[in-house]
Parts: sequence; structure tokens; C-alpha cells
Amino acid sequence: MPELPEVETIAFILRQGNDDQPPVTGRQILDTQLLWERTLATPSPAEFKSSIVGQRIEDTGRRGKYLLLQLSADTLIIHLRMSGDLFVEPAALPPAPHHRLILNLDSGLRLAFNDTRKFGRVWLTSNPEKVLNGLGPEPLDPAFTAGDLHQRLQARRRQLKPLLLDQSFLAGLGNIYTDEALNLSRLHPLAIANTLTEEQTRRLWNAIRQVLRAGIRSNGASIDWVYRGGSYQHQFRVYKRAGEPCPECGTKIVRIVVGQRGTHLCPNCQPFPSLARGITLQEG
DNA sequence: CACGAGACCTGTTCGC
DNA sequence: TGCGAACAGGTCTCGT
Repeated sequence: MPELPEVETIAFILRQGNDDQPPVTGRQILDTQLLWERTLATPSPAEFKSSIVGQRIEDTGRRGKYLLLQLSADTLIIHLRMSGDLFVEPAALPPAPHHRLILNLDSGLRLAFNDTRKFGRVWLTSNPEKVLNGLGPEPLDPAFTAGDLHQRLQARRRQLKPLLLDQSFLAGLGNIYTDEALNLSRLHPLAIANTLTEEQTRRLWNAIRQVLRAGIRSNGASIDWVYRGGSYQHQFRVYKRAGEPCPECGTKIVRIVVGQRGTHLCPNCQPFPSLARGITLQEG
């Protein structure tokens, strides 16, 4: 479910609290319940419990789509994948359906990892770099420039959409924000990375950062029954809008499949780059 | 290096 | 109404 803006929002709420739940920072972990074993990537369930009990949650953060809980000694890393979510709730409640891991905290609270589809994973480690080291740059990092993006694109011959979804190329984009960024920058999802001009690259760089920042400002996007609190779905330009008019030109938005992912675009604003592909083939 | 298919899972929505 | 197919915000692995 969650992409960079949703994970950023969750990290913020865990740190600051909101109307629905108090912050978890400062709370000590008293006990754990692992309800679905495969949720725990590492270490073993026994080692997890003995290591984490007694540690305090010092801070929360994010890297790509990974949620980071800095504990007294270790880092708890959580990836929500498609359907994961976190709840801070009274420790006395019976576990809700789909709760996979519960951390009982002091003050009568617990932090519950709820994950309908069971794709989510949790790591407890003293060396978070080991889990995170394959990730590409953070798109909102001030050090990540349009020039950096251009250089990375020129080194690749893949289609734009699957490349932008590749977390080792750039960390944090998922299906929603990729479609939105491609539409905003007027680039076709099947355009080949190393054919982009500097001007097109700059548009893409701007668009990626713009949609991610807008997503964060809206506390992320909520779709169907998954996730809560976000409102960015009301600003979607193309995602899940097949058949509806493009906000720029009114042309009907089209849904295609790219790399087995539903992909939404305006065929007028994002024309298929047949010319660029032809040149590449002749040169290659 | 790049691509596609299949796996991992459960729940909702779509089409007939 | 009922029922199977398609689809869902992600990633990993394997074969070509």
C-alpha cells in the first residue's frame, strides 16, 4: 500500500501522535506477540523477543518505503508492502483480525503491525545499513539534483515506469506516484531512459518531487479499505482514472499494463515515443 | 543488463 | 443472485 508519502506520514504520526493515537517515542517495550511467523524477517522469534524487550523507542524515521524505529540499542525496520499498517492502541484489546506483530508498551499501550495480505516484513538489527544498502537516492534529498537523475537515466536502457519503480534506481516511488509523476512531466511510461533530453529529465525530476511533496502535504493517499487519514486520492491526475478526462486536455485517460502493473496515462499529453525509440534502434 | 512470469497472500470488485 | 475472474499501494526469484 504505502509509498514514500504514506510511510513518511506514518513515521511522523508515530513520533508526534495525532487526534487518534498518542506518540510511541519514549515508550518502553515490555513484551511482544508474533502472530504470523513469516512477518519477522530477522532474527529468529526467540532472539527477537529477548533482544527487543526492555528497549525504548527513541525516534522514528523513513528510508525509501522502509519505516525505521530507532530503539535504545537496535533499529526496528518495517516494510508495509501492499497492505501493512501500524496502530497505537490500548494493550488490553483483543488482537484485531490481521494483526501480525504486537509490541506491548508501557502506559498500557501497544504498537500493532496489521497486514491483511501478509507481505509485510520486520527486521530487528544493530546494523540497519545491511537491510537498506541496496536503495537508490532519496528523491526529496536536497543533494539529489536533476543532474544526478540525468546521469542515472543515461546509464540505463529500461522503460521509464519499471525503472522508476526499481528501488535501487530511486527509493520511494510506487505505482501511484510514478504514474502521477510521468503524467505531470508529460512522459510516456514506455519511454526509454537513456533517450530523455536534459529538458525532459528536468521535468521528470520536478514532477517526482512535486507529487511526493503534495502527497506528504495530504498525509498520503487512502484507497478502498486500506490505509486511513490521507486525502491525496482526491488530487489524482491519472491513477485509477481510466475513462475520465485528463486534467490538462480533457482526453480520456487510458489504462495499460506495464511490467504487470496497471499504468494510467493521457495518450495526448504523454505520446508514445516512437521517434526516440527509432533513433535508438538505428544507433544501436 | 533487461524482461516476463510466477510466487507470496487476502479481500473486494467486475463481468457474465 | 451467484460465481469465477480480475485486480489491488510491493518485492523477490528464476528462466530466457
